[in-house]
Amino acid sequence: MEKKKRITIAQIAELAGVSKATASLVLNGKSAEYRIADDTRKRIQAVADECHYQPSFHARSLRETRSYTWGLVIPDLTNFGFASIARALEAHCREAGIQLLIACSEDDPTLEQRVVDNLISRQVDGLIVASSGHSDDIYARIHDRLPVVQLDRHIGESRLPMVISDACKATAELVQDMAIDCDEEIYYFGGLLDLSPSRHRLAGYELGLHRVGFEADAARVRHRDYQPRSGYQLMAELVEELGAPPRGLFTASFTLLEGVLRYLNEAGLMETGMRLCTFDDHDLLDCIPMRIDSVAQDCPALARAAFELMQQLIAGNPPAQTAQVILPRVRWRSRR
Amino acid sequence: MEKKKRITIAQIAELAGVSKATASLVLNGKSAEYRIADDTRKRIQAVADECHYQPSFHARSLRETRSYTWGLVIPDLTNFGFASIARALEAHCREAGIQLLIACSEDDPTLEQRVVDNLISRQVDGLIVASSGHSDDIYARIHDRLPVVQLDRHIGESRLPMVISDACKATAELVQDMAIDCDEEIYYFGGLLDLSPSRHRLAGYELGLHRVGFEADAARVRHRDYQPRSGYQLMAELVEELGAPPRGLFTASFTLLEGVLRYLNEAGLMETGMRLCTFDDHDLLDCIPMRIDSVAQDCPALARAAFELMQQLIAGNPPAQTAQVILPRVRWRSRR
DNA sequence: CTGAAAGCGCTAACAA
DNA sequence: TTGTTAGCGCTTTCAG
Repeated sequence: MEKKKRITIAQIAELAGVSKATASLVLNGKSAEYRIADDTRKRIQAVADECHYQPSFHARSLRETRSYTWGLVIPDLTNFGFASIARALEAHCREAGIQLLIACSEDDPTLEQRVVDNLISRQVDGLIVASSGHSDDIYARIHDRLPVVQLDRHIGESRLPMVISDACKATAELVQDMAIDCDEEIYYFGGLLDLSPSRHRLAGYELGLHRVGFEADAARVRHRDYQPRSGYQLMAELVEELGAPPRGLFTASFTLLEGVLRYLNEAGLMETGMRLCTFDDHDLLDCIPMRIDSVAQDCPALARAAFELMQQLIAGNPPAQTAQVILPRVRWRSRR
Repeated sequence: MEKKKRITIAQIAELAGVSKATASLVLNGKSAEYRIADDTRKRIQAVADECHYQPSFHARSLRETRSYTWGLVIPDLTNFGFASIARALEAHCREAGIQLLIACSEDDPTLEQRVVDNLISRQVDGLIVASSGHSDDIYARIHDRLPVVQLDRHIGESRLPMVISDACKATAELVQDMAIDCDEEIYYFGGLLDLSPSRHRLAGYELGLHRVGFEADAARVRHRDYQPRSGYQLMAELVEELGAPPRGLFTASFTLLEGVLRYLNEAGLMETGMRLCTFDDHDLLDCIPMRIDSVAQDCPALARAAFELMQQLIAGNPPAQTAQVILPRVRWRSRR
């Protein structure tokens, strides 16, 4: 299989009868600035078009300090929320002539470290990360080499710039509403408490109960991980324990909800009048008989905020505030 | 914001007291081949680790002809199937030290052209494409510069290498089974017939009916696009027309099914005993009371096949067969 | 076994 | 107004 070779700026220059430098200036739109003669400019342009000249990004990136490439690290592309964010971010980057490198960490800090190293050796201009790690050491260290934006999740007391959803507020609103039907019998299934969103969601649950005069009962709050399997098991155990589904249940993620639904479906318990609410939204919730209210993160807004924040950082402007908080929206289905 | 500079191989060499060449050899695992002294090797390795040395891909790519970067063009990252494929492909690439550039075409041929151009100017070593275009002109032209693999969808009579699902066979199997309950009253909702998967799925529908002695009735076959909205509309129109849901319906994509379900749900028609089957699978189908059989594409296998095919092509080996066909699996839920 | 040197394609001083 | 030149960081002959 014979592959054609790439056309270089030297060839263009040769064909146009000028030097590489002149060709470079013209092809980078600096002809005005350097007062290149009009017909030289046109000649070079014509030759370049003719040959379908495409500059080598690698050569350019090597020479300049920028690579016009950003890295995005997310746990999982098949997670609808992260996929939505990735899609929106990719579109912004495309518009701006930036290439987004999407890498998955599979929620594994070791793998995350590896993909981050890889992205750095690819000389990304910036890194947007939804981290699964417990420490921001690596990012703090990286941050003085290149800008890092924490997305959706942030680590501990990290002072790195971040874009997150205000999970607490919307969750509280929803839980507060649940209490009307369920009194204080509202269970909470959560994922790894190490992750910041988990803490905010739980805080929202507690706040919601508090607002209507109840206190969260530790026996009703159950954490495992965010796998659907965990939702299934938690629900199975709970039903076993109570002899029936509880009056109310809030799941802290869509994946957990998925497991809960699978259990209810298999056990024939879909119609017991339990009030089921969840963090994270999916259009499919409109397609099932159970009326599940959800907290819908504003993925396009998260993506846009992260994009703009990163642009600022790369331009060398310190961010106005280190944390940017995006408001999610409650999607009411129980009231329709 | 002060950014530290990158560590180069020259600095490593200097610190280890050797030349760049020796350092390069060692760091690329060629110390055995070039019989580098054992303690020199260790010394270099130690220094490199100490400094967290990371080679510059741009420099390397410029020097070699390869960039260790592949492009993947898909219509939409939030489509579960494509996301699954992208995830699996990304994992393979990561293992192999290859960076995958994921770009979305949003099912728009013009945009597709643009993202492809972009990927080429990034000097990808190969291009894996689920094209929305009607013509393979651009890819045929590209293919003599770099390998192109068509994924999931192929264009017309294109002779480019491809990896696709055998949609026809599994669809026929499912439709054949539907006929037991529904006789010939099986409707078909499809998307754009321009796309090759649409044709194969329709062919499967026809084949399935044919096998049990029925012929497809054009009045029962309805095409629009793959948006959920279209599924909703088609279903609304059909129910209007028949005064009730049909005995059987096959939707050619998950998105169409989504629209159908939304309609049924809103209209309170989820429990009419209609037999509903679909192409494409989603775990959520296990979580709803309706028992929907589905054709599940084998995304990991598609990804693996595309990966291996591309590796072959890049290595310069012509593929054994231009088309690789992956068998999907029927997931029976009606029989549980 | 190791070092010196060339050059991948490009940009940006500095000369002319 | 344009050309010359010096690298960016790396790999890879080719000499020693």
